[in-house]
Order: sequence, then C-alpha cells, then structure tokens
Amino acid sequence: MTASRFALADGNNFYVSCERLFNPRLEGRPVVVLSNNDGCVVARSQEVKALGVKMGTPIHHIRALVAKHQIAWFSSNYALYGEISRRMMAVMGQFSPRRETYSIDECFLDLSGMHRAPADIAQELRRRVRSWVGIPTCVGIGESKTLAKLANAIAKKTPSMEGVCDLTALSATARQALLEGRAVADVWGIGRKLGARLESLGVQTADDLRQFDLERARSQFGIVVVRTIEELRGISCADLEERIPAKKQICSSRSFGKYTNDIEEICQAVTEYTARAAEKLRRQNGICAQLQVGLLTNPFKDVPQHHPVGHIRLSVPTADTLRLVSIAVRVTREIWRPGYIYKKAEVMFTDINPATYEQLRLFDEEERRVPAPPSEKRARLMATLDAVNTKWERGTLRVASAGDAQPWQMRRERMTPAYTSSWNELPVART
DNA sequence: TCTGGGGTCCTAGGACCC
DNA sequence: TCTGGGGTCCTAGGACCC
Repeated sequence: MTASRFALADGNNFYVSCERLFNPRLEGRPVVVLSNNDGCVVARSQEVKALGVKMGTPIHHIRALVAKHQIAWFSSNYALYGEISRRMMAVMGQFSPRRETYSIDECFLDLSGMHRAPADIAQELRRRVRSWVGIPTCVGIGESKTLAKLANAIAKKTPSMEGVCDLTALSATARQALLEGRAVADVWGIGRKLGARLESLGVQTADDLRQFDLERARSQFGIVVVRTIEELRGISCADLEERIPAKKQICSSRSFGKYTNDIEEICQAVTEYTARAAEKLRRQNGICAQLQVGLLTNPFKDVPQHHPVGHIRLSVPTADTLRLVSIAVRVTREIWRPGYIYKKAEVMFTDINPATYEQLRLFDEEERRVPAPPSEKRARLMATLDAVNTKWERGTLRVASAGDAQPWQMRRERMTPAYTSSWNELPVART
C-alpha cells in the first residue's frame, strides 16, 4: 500500500478571476464581487486584499475606500461562475481518476501512487487550466485533506512556490517550519470559536495543534478536533467523496431588495423561493415530508424584531411545486404579523427521501391509509416545467402567485452578462 | 439607504423503553 | 421505605465550511 497523497486545487480569487476573463481591463485593478443584494464583499482581487479589506465586509462600510482606490465592483453572477466552474473541474479531473468537487472553486484530487512527482502533475494542471479555461489556480499537496488545504494556503501566500506546495516532498523540519507559520485558526475545521479557545490554551499555530495531546483534545473539544489533529499528523481520517450525496435538507432563502410588511408581497416571495427549492428537490429525484417557512426582521436595526417560524408535516410527501407553494403560502399567512418590517424569508424542506420511497410504502400493510401519489399528469407537468426552465431560462415558466412587479426582488445593480449560458448574451467579436 | 445564502456534522438533553 | 442503568431516538442549538 502506498502513502496517500491528496491535492487541493482551487481558483485564485475565483469570482474576480471569472469577471476578468471577459473583461481583461480589470487585470491589475482592484476588483470585488458582492453577495446577493449587493451586500457584502465575497471575493477580492489581490489588490483589494492588500488594502486590508476583509472577506464579508459590508460594501457600505468601505464606500470611501472604493472611491479612493477606484475599486471596481460587481454583483455576483452565479450563472457565469457555475459554468466556468464546470469547465475548470472537467480539466482538473483529467489529472486523477478520483476527484471530489468540494466547492464552486475547489476540488480534491487523489494523487496516490502516481508515476510522476505530485508537484509536477500540479504544475501541469495549473498550466492547462490557465490555458484552456483562463483561470489562475493554486495546488496544495499533503497526506490528508487537512494538510492539502493547509498546503494550498501556503502556496497562495508564498509567491516563490509558483502556485504549488507539496508538503510530502519536504523534510520534517522544513514542514514543521511551514506549519509554525500558520495560525491555528487557519486550519480547516478550526473556526473563530475553537480558534479562540485553543489560543487561550497556548495553541497558537498549526504546528502547536499538531502536537496537542489527543486525550486532552478528546475531553476538552470532542471528536472533530481529534480528527483534525490526526490529519495534521499525516493520518488521513476523511477520504474523498466522489459522488455528491443527496441533500438532507433543501433551503431557499433570500433578503428582499426592498424590506416590506406587505403580506401579499411576502407571499409572492415565498412562492418563488418554494418553487426554487422544489426544483432542487426534483433534481435529486426526492420528495420531502416536512416544510418550514420563516420570516426575519432586520437584526442590525433598532426596530421591533420578529422571527416567526412555522412548519408543517405533509401527510403525503411530495415534490410538487403547486402543492408545496399552497402549503407554504398558508404557513406564511399564519406566522406573519402586522407592524413588523421583514427583510428576509426562508423556505426549507426537510425529511427528504428518494421519490421511490413513496411508492414502496404503498406495499406496506401498515401504510394502507396513505392516499395515492399525485397523478401521473401532475408529475408530467412538473417534468415539463423543469424542461422548459432548463432549456430556456429559469423563470420562463413560473407560478402566477409569484407576482409580476416583484418589488422584493434582490438588488443586482452591476451584474455582468451571462456570457457563457445565454444565447442572447454571448460575447460577440466586433468586426 | 445599504450587513449573503446554502449546507453539514456533532453534542447535549429529554423522552421513552426495558 | 428503598427508587437503576443502559440504550435509542429525536430535536435544538452550536460550530464549521465556502
């Protein structure tokens, strides 16, 4: 058996790099991409990081900086980032028979037992993604996923490494020196709270954590931290997850572009969010048995707060948009109260099972009372709805109660075109 | 004026059972 | 009068991730 070699490959400043791909004038300029509703900074170019802007900063906190340094800002364009991500993953997957897509811009690769040195493979991966897709990347390599993540962060911070850090190729001392250079909170799985608690015990760096006593970690922090320590020691505790597991809960929630108390507007928004969640549910061929709706006021404001949540168990699990919408709207009317300004609604489906589950139960004596599943006709309607919205654009076919004016729609003041996923928005060379 | 969205896993505690 | 202990299941809440 050969030692395990995990690589973590990811796009640098991914959303910003996607925007630059279609607008090369942004190269070398400070650029940020904002969250939904143009709220927080979710991607920063190198120039912006150098200005000290932190991830998640509300854009209205840094208006002056934006003006002073002429920071270019964009609304997030997920259709574009999703498509570029698919291309990037396809190319990265060419370098190993085993790949796990970890997030929109990251994947783990299994480089165990390869003929060539992992660092050479990684460099070729970087060249190919850069040239075929146009996105700059970095790669970290280690005996565990946690070490691969850490190596990737080191590669990003150390220009002399040219985008690749292979911890497995280093001597024990060189490796230790690198781990000593990383704060404990930078370790995958150690967040703000755990980081602070560890630091109060004198555990400052990734290497301190690596040397932390396992028994003590078990009793004071629990199994998660124990596994992280093992992984830092090069013992892999988490293998690749090559196939995407079915979701156990599906949520669609969004802040309104314009805060509102109008129950009709709120019901429109809930209708739309429910339809979105139902699409996701059908995509994994699931049905849900519980639905939850929540409304939220703005916690940042000194106004009367209200956060009602209502849930309903469905007597017959379903993925039918029309049924789910009517239930969700009913719940919304029940939990809504006058006198509060709501900023956000969320719709959540839980108790999700494969659609076949429902049919199987029909053969179970105990469950005889379960009514027949929705008609074949209704299922075909849903399939048609999904097909139309896939072929043309999301929202081509909608539930009428989602309304027309939709003043609650999120703000996206500066969204670039769907260059790669809409025929009408393909970039065309001028002649 | 303006503060994202969508997930997972673990743990503790209560209910319940034998 | 004395009033165990272990197992399972569920839920809420916390912590983490990108």
